Amino acid sequence: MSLINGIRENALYRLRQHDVYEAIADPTRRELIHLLAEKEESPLHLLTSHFPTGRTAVSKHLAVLKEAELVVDRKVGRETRYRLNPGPLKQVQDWLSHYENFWKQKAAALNRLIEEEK
Amino acid sequence: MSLINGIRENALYRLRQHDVYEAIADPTRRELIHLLAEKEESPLHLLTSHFPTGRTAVSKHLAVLKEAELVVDRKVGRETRYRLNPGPLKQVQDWLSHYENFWKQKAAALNRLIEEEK
DNA sequence: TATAAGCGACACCTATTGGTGTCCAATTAC
DNA sequence: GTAATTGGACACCAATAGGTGTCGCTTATA
Repeated sequence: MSLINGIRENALYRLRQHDVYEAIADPTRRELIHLLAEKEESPLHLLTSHFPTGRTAVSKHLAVLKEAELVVDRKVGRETRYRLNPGPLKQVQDWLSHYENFWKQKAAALNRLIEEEK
Repeated sequence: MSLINGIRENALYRLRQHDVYEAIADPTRRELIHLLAEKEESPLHLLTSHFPTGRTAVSKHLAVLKEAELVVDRKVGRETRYRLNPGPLKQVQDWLSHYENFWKQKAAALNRLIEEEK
């Protein structure tokens, strides 16, 4: 194991390849998406203030979102500002559309039952 | 700690409260949803045959799906048959619809740029 | 009536997750 | 020029996730 690898064995360097599905699995990350949808652009410390957890935790969540390309960041002075990039969410919507008909059929069947009940 | 608690400290009894978002975060579980959408009803051993992992692992994934009410099971003879209940997926679709406009706007803006380019 | 199939209920293991606190560098404010 | 703000990069921790193998019960089958 090289020195570089030794140093880089821990923490954020070792971020797994996160996909969109895992990114939106966490409620904190969904809330971050919600916040960024309203604010257009927001620095880390401001985002952190909306959660009970510390800065490091929020920063990690944003790293996961960034890895899923749901978020873009840029440095402005000492701040790191985050912006929402909702594009990848389309992938989830497309996947869901395969099953949309299923629950619509179920709802329709239920309505028929209610009609017959009268 | 009571005896009952002692016995029930491990494994499946201690399943966390999973929501729909966490249920669809795992690729194996999404594949299970896909399989059940086609097959209408399928016993555990048949579902297991589609994955490289063992029965216990697939059973656990199905337990997570069941906890999220995405799946319903019934015992038939010695088999446990699973059926898809796609209803809860609507929750995800509703959540996504809030951000649909965002990426449509982005796409529209991109199209305008391409038009101007000509 | 043995024997095999199907599965639940564990115990157990390793890697990942989601959180913390600390240190330090850079930028901004007083 | 000194102090405060912002945040990256760790090290560290407990709990959870996703997998295994084994035991034993029930149901089907030769």
